[in-house]
Amino acid sequence: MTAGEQRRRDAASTRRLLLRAARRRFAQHGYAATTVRDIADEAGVNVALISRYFASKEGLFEACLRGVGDELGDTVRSDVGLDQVPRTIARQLSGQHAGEHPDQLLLLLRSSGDERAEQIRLGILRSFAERMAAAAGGPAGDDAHLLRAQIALSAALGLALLRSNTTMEPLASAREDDLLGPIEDLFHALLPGG
Amino acid sequence: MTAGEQRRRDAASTRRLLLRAARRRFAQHGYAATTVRDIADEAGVNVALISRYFASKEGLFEACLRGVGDELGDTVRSDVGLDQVPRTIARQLSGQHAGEHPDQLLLLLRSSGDERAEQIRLGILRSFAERMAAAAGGPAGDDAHLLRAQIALSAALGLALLRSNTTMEPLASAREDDLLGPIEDLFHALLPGG
DNA sequence: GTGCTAAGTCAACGATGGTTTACATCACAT
DNA sequence: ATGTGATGTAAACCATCGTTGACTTAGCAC
Repeated sequence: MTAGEQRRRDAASTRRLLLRAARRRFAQHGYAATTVRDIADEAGVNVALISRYFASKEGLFEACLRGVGDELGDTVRSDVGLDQVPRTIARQLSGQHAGEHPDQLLLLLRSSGDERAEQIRLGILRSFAERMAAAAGGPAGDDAHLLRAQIALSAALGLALLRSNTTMEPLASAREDDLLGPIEDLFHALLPGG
Repeated sequence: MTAGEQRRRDAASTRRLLLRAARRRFAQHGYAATTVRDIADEAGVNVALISRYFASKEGLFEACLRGVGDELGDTVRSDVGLDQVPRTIARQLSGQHAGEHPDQLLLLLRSSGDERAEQIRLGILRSFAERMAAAAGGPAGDDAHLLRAQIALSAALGLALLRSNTTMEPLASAREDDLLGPIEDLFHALLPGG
């Protein structure tokens, strides 16, 4: 088969389709408000395949979180300087660069109530905040700086949520350029190295 | 009946009980993840009374939002100075002063999908941000300052969500005193009058 | 006390949720 | 070409959801 074509039956491809649809719906509407049939329809796939490939709705959600964790690990590791973080976040929020990895931040705010999923989510958030604190030059193990990094992270996530969630202008239709300045100010104020 | 006693049948009282339980559960777990039976049980009240007093689960949610809107109107109106806002928010987040009006901020992040409820929620958020922008001395109608006020609001709400949602330390068990400094920095950086 | 209405209870309804089961069909090795 | 396991489909299952209607009981006027 040539490059663009797809086999009509391809487990890996279906898995990807389900993951993409699930992440989008979980991120946008939350775990409880999202139906497995919603996800399957959006993916153009039969509902029963969710159980087959991910065991359960919870399993699919965990897989989404793991996906975000992996992508986020790559993203932030390459951000050696703290200066880059605000721009990265502004870009992520604006949805410009999000074609590749959309809804990353949003998903980190979504709770399913499941123990294992919460562990994964918490792990991602913690390591994210720790890397920010480290990049800011705060001494490792310094609670005050870590707290500030976590607050900065909370701010970014809150921003993501309100932008996706409300039509509050001018916030809702602000572009990357509009967001960058305030976000930089926010990070500079919270983190020493910023 | 003496002071502390209650009648066993008191419509106004049961309405209050339902509102209190509903606000807590909606705020903590979101709209979709909250069951009318959960609310009724926590309120110690029969499920059917939700339909009687609030017509529907949606109606109860709207009533919760309206309640928060009223309380928040009073709270922020008396905050003549912007300096007071960070302290008020820190206190609200810490749950100290929240005995009276708990879960106010959190509920503003919860979406039910219902049109009318979303209108109410958006209205509260907008007027909140506008008052903050005004208190910061930004000229009325200035989009840049309003945007920054909305970003500050998003930050506060994100903080509320992560604190109620995760066990990420040291954020999760930070006290009002620990939060106040960073929040002040955040507001000062975002708003001109701060 | 007696009756009447407001307040609360109980059980069921239809709808929808996640999941499973039995079956059909495709892809590939032989 | 053909059999076999992987992949996808269709339908149903059972629990739970929000909601409703018929019934009981408390509170209060008279």
